[in-house]
Amino acid sequence: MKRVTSKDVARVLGVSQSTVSRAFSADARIPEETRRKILESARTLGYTPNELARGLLKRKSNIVGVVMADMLNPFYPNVLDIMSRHLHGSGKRMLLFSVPNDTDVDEVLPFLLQYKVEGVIITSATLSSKMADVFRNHDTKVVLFNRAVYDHSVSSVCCENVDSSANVARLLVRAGHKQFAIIGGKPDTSTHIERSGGFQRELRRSGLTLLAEEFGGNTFEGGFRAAKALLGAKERPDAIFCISDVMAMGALDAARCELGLNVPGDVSIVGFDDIPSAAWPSYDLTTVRQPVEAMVSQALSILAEDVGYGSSAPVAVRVPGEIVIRRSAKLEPIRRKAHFPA
Amino acid sequence: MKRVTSKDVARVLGVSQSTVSRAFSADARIPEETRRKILESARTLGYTPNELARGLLKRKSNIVGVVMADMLNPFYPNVLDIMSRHLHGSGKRMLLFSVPNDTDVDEVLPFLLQYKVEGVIITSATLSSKMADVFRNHDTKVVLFNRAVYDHSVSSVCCENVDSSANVARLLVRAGHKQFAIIGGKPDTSTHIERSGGFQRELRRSGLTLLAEEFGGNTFEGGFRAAKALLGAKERPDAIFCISDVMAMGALDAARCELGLNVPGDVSIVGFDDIPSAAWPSYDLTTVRQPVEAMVSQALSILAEDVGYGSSAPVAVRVPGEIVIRRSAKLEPIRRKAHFPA
DNA sequence: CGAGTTTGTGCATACGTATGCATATTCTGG
DNA sequence: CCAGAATATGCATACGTATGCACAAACTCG
Repeated sequence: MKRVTSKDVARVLGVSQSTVSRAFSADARIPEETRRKILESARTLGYTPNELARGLLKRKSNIVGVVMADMLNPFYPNVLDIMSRHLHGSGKRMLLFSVPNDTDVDEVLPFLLQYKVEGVIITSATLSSKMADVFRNHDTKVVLFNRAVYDHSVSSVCCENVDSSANVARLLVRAGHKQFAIIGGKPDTSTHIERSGGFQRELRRSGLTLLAEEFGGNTFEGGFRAAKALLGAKERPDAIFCISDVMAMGALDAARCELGLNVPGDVSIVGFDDIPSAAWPSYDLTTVRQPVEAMVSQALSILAEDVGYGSSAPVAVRVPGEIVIRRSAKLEPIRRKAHFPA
Repeated sequence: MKRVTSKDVARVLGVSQSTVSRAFSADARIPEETRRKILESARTLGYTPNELARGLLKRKSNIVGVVMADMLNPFYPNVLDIMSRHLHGSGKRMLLFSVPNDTDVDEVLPFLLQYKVEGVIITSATLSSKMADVFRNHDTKVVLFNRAVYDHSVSSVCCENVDSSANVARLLVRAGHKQFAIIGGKPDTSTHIERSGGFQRELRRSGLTLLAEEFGGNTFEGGFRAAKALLGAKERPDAIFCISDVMAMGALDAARCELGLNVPGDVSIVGFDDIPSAAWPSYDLTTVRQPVEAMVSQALSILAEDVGYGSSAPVAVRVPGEIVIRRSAKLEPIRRKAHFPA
């Protein structure tokens, strides 16, 4: 079958191609009546504007590139879903790249430039400053999601990691815990540094100190192993703060199923993210909820240049997190109960 | 900054734009030496071919559209990840749409045509036969993933739902279960019909019959509620087959945490999918593993026209599933407890 | 009723690339 | 050394759309 173009529609109605084109652009001066006829005729002919041609001419596809470096972390499906909806709602499409956790994101970024994307969102990863320059030269905005860099080379949207984590520590301390451990993700990531740092800062304020820190790479198995190591040691922590929920759930299972401990009786476990399974009765995980909707909105605003007032200077947005108290941690003073189903 | 095009590269090297273009196409007759120089110069200038222009000319972007109707089901992140890798491996890009579970997929499909996608993969949803025609007219292939239609209007790739489910039933029957229940997804979906049907077929073969069927919409909460209803009834099932793992996990938590039952002591629970969390110690779910890698390969083969031998007739591919035995179901013949001699 | 304004439409061109055709160059073998 | 083949490259054009410009028609108002 032959494809149908704006010229075909034009010929059928005896108008020019320009007129057809204008009927599809909202802000063109064209009488409603004509537009109606054109749109109707277009529909019966099965015509839809070719986005490739449009993009070529305007030098912008209305595509936003999304690079996910940790799709298997249960935190991200929700993020992706919300991003997809938001984008679609504002007439944009999403070009998605899922890359292995330890890949160099730089390698896939050039592909995005080839499609003249309007912007790029990178989750759980960073890009080299060289690549940041490349994007700046193509004036294509980049936003890091749930990750930050401190040299102001790119924008980022994150949860208030430091304060949220400090709050977790405060609650744990107040409840009388004495021996604190952290299960981190990956050592050199902003997420880890901030959450671990915030937690420890608060410990120091209370004159306490960290017993041990393990790394679980943000996987269930990693959290499981880390907890097993921590809880099997001579000096056992009575509170473990996990930098992400998947690890917290692994830790919980290690404590209960592997070591026969009682949670939170023997050890309190707190996570970060509030992924859906954190609310499942078997886990009932106390955690810090990341405000995904708000974070996505912010990220898209940055791309849309609503933020920063035209200055293309990178911004670092922080959205406050919220502690969700369930039953994986002993938190005496505010023994509020939010269990499943609500 | 001004964008750099093939003409710019051409000018720098004193060759024509055509030559530059040919350097980027693998099958063009051009001496290696020239190509090398051009590619090098392109790299220093920061030139990459504009895919929009290329697509416009060839009438094909090398983009594959993916529509996910149930992203929040933990089965899909893995699918998406694997798809993304496979596509990227064969030089294709992915345009992703995540739509609400009950949306009409038809509405987003036209957007894909606008980008002249090479093909479309739809997961957990169907398209109207009218829309199937539209795609056929644009000769753009569509493949349903984990869903099928029976009128041969579109290709599909699924697990061997019927046989796998029958096998589950056989194992449960052999182990001595008597009272069977099913927690289904959504009534009119192929996935539900086939899995529920296969299970019941095997029951009938053994002269048994289904006690009850509930629907959980493939969510944890749905499975939770369904199991609560089933297990709270006068006649309680001793085996529940859940059409998907998320629901099985909900059912498990309902049985244990809500009703205080022992799994598999009081009731055996079997799922379908083998999502990552099925292996978590707290659940340890016996389930049917869907061979995602193989399914994705098949789907992409269909799009690439490797399957079907040039005939563009839709094909229905079925990939065998594999039962993964864990501990949420009693699958050894039940040793009846010997009564004390009278 | 006419000068000026508004409104509607067409013409022509540009976006950046791929490719058929023509031409120039090198190579082959007799 | 030459005819013909093979190789390398340039020219010109097409892909489908958006838009500046020009122009025609309709309208405004004094």
